[in-house]
Amino acid sequence: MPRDTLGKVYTPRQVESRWYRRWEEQGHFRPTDDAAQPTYTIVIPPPNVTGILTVGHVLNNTIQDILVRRARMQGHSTLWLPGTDHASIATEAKIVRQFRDQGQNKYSVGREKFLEAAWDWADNYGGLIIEQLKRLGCSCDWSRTVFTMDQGYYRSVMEVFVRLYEDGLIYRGKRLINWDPVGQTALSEEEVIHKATEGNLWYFRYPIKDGSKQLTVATTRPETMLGDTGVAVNPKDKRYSGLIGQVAVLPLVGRELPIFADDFVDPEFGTGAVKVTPAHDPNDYEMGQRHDLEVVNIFHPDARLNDNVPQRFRGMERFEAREAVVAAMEEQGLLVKVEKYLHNVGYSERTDAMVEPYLSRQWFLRMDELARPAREAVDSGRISFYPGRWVKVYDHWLEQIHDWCISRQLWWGHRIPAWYGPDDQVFVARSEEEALELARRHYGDEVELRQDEDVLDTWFSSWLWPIATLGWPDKESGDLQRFYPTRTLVTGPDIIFFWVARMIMSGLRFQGDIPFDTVYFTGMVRDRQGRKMSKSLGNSPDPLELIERYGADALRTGIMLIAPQGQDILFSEDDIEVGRNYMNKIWNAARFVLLNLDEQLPPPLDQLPIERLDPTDRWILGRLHRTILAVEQAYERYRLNEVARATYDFVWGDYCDWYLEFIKTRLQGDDPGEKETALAVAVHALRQFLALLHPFAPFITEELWQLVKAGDEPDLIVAPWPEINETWAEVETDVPLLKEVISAVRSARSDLGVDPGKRADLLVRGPAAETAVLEWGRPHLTRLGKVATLTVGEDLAKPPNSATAVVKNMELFIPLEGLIDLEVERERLSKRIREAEGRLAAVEQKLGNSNFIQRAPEAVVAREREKQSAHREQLEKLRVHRAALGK
RNA sequence: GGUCGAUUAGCUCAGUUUGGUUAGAGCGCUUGCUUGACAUGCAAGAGGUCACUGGUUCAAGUCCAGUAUCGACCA
Repeated sequence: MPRDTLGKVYTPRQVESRWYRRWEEQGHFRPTDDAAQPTYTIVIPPPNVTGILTVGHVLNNTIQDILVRRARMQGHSTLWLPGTDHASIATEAKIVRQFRDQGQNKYSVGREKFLEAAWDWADNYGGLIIEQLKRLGCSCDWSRTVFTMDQGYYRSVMEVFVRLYEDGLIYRGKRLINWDPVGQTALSEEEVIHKATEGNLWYFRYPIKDGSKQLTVATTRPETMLGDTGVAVNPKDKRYSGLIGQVAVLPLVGRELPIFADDFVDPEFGTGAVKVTPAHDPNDYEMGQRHDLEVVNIFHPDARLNDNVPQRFRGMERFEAREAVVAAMEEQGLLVKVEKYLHNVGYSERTDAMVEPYLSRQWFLRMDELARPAREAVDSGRISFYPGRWVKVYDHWLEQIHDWCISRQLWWGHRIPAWYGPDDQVFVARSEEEALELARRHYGDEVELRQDEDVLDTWFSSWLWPIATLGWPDKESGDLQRFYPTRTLVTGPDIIFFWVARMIMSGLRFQGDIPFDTVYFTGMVRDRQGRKMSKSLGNSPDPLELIERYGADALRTGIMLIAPQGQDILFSEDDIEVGRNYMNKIWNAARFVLLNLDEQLPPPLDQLPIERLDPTDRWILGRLHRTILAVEQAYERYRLNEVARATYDFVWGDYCDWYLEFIKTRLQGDDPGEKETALAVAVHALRQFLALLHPFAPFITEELWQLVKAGDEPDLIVAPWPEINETWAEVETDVPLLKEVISAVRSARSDLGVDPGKRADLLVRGPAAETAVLEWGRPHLTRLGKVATLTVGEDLAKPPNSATAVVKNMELFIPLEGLIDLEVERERLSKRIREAEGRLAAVEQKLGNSNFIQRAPEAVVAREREKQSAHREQLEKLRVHRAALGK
């Protein structure tokens, strides 16, 4: 064992790559074949195939790795299934840009060459994020890596489409959809981001046909007036009751517009009369349906005006047309006024283009039948959300769900398996052959079919992720039987509708069971100012660079320490520094223990007679027990930051700060038995916390584990998870009292400016029951409190010119002849007295309340009484000493 | 407009589920320290009206209602 080669500072670099390779080679990332073992499965939220690792990914994937590694150590056959997503719109946009730089567009290039370029792109960049996840330490089964465009996955998507079509849930229809004029594709409702936008409210006058009157309407989109086919007012609005049934004339166009009443109209908004453009506004579309209005589409797909508008506006871009329409109206004296107006406008999630409500023939998926069981699965508790508040958001979305527009006018993706005959008859089939066969039967003859040009929404493939990655629809697939349902999904709440809800729907429908039983929603990673990480702000640190500089363990642990369940985190490099310092602390704690070890490891704790343990041993084992307990409870509740915190406090605050200091006495003593005992406990605690920490910091813990494991023990990655040992449940020692005494001495010395290198005498006066701690604790107190001679007695006299401290009923005297600054000591004691007075007053206020005595539980009252007398005695002593100093 | 979240030390945050010790941590700050693992460290210290108002209770950072500010999501 190369124990003596441990450097003073932990250097993660070689350690990380060495262990990652070893784990992978040993097959530890793959599930075991043991059918008797329970399984634990997580499917990764697939990152974009061409994406690169962000700090958000680090948080998300660290959490998954923590859950997976713990499950593996607990003896589950563990599968973390990785993969990537083809990200239709985002990837296609990149390819389009590529060709545009060469002066081409996708139509001039042609579908085949375009897709070739897309595949090249995916192949070139596809491995990148996978490699980055490896650097982070993710223990995914890479042999099962899936890409949503893989053949098998493609087949699952086709199968689902065909089945849903056959079941009547998928249909094709001409409807008003959300159109992205830049991406030139339809979008689902979820892909539209509503943003408050500064705009205007224009008031236009429309003449009534008979020439007698005029009507004023208000609009935020003047250009759409060219497509108006009606004017609506509220039926209860008395101002307009006379006009209902009359006809207005659309300026600039001349079209006749029926004036009708509809409850939708808000009399308070604008003038209470609204222009109705069924082809370009969802609400107007609804009204148009109700009142049988004409639908006039005025836009080309790129949002330039088409031939349904007067000559002079044709070909204008929509914002240009807006100005032109307003100018024309003003010219005709029909512009009444313009008001500033803040309203919500929809933008494309991907291209940020203003979304155009657009009448278009698309494919839709009916949602109500899918939504009902999905909602039930969560409401009934079969699937739990952490934090639970997301259940409400989920329910609310499912309650008012609309049909899902699943077709996209893109090429990169799963091409819709629909073929059209010469008469536009649709044949939906799993393959072209199958479609031809259907057509043959339909027409009774061979015909040419053309396949639908469009692809499916990326989410229409992602929603199958848990089943398709495991081999669905192949029911015989071993993976599907063994690993479905998966256990925990870790993802961001921003895709709760896009992805989480839909996976629940598809799992229930196609596999007949929930896809996972727990969903852990992470918070969002923001910068120190609370802003979202974004490329344009440049506030998004590169995780790979952080790993280079601090190590993956430091990055993982640092981020987990500051990531409370489901809360956004404000990330800064300082947090990673904390992680690095922590790793270095662990390294040095182990280094210290190892430097004191002989060739042989000390005997395991259970082979050590319990009588040999001294109070500090029992104390640290009790603390360890409570730490394991706290860790278990925190995992139960998915409070991973509490897990991180509990182990951190134990390692640094108990083990390093106190226990290792305590055992130095025995390690440097000359009793080999004592030394062996101390080392046995130290190694035991070290091994246990290395195991507890492994899911958070896999590399350093494995590296150190190798130095403290017996030859026949497995690597830490598959070593047994620490178990609670009830032996240490009820450990009561007076170590906390000893710590208090040591701290009191240090504090007094420090306050009085005693040279830290100088040893000073200490006299302790107090009841034997309390000073008993100093019998066994004497060497520790002497060592850690820098005591020259320790004298203990019940009736010691206080030496003149000594500093005083009070711990419980013990009075500590540090004689400082000549060195003591009386003024400082007076101030010190006065301060202690003020503190004690404050505490006593608080207790006495409670005890002075007769209601408290009567109504509070007896135990609480008794505790307050004890506190009262303790505080009184302490205060008494402090006052005596303070008085003795005069003034 | 609706729903949800946040508001605790200079900064970033735990703690609130289940009310009861002197409200904690890290960073930063002050003082001292080349202490036989670690200066990526050690010791000591300063620093808090737990946003505000009211209520419930013997007792509220914690439960309830409202207000304010910030944020997210949905319309």
